[in-house]
Amino acid sequence: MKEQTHRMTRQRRVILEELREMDTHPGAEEVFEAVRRKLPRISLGTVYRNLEILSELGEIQKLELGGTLMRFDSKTEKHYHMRCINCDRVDDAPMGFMENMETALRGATEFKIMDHRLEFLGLCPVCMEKALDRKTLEESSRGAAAASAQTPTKKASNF
Amino acid sequence: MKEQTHRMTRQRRVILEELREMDTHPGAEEVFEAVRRKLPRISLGTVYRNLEILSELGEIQKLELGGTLMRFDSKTEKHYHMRCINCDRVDDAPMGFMENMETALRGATEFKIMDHRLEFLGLCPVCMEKALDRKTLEESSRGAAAASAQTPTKKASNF
DNA sequence: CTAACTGCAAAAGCTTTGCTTTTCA
DNA sequence: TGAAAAGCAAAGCTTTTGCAGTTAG
Repeated sequence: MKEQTHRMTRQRRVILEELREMDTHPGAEEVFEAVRRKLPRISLGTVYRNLEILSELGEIQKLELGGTLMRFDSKTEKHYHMRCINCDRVDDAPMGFMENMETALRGATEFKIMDHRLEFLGLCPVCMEKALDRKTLEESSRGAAAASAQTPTKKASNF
Repeated sequence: MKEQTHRMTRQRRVILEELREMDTHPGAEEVFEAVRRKLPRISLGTVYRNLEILSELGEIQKLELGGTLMRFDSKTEKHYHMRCINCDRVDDAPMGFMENMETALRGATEFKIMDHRLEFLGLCPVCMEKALDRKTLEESSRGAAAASAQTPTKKASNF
């Protein structure tokens, strides 16, 4: 097992710099777009490779949140996130990391628990605003009716 | 907004039945393989469409865990999971759902929080066993050395 | 100098979709 | 009988990979 050595290429440096200016928890494509403004010839593959290496080095964090995308965070401390179910915006959750969360499982499972992830889901302020507008509109034009929906509860099914 | 009506086709019924017999939190492909034994002519697209519909109906749950795969669960109550970082096995976490988790954010964010997901990461019993065997072997043949690794902490970097 | 890295393009893995035919109610 | 669903195959989206040329140290 040989010690892996890494070089600080222009690409790697700019990727790190750009990511540190973003607080949006961007996916690779979004990082690519940002970096491309500085290094027009960079390729998406390079961005992926570097994000991977930087996260192995602990310089950034790879976030496995819900949704279809891998996201990246220049903030390296463990913390939780809130994701908008409508627009996919991700913010940090204003809540401390719970170091003792895993102790609840100690003795209750044969798994060796080493980490945990907590993600809150809901509507961001912008989407909530829109939702309210729509609802108000519906209610004033027509009686209640379709105002509910969206409950994650079991719908009436015909079988 | 017209009320959506669904039919109970042979395919949909067998998908639901098979999923109810699995406790492995399978992905679509795995459900497909199981159902195929009963209905050899079913297509993967049909499995995807039905898993989607069944989860909209609340008959099953779609699980957005880490990893690259969408997983499905016939258990419809909210609960948490533990995932093996080595083999990707997923078990239910032996721990009750914390209804009050979201209250910690009340007043602290402008998001309207509606749900949350908690996932534990670690080694399943099988992979832990293997890891121990390997470690023992290494330590007896060669001195410590590469025994550590794996810490999610920042590695020494050369820049 | 040379191992690490880049750009490019092709491929891979999972999921969705368009279209024609079949089937449930 | 007609709306919903199936089968099949193509496309879509994100991520990974092979390779030939480039570069940091």
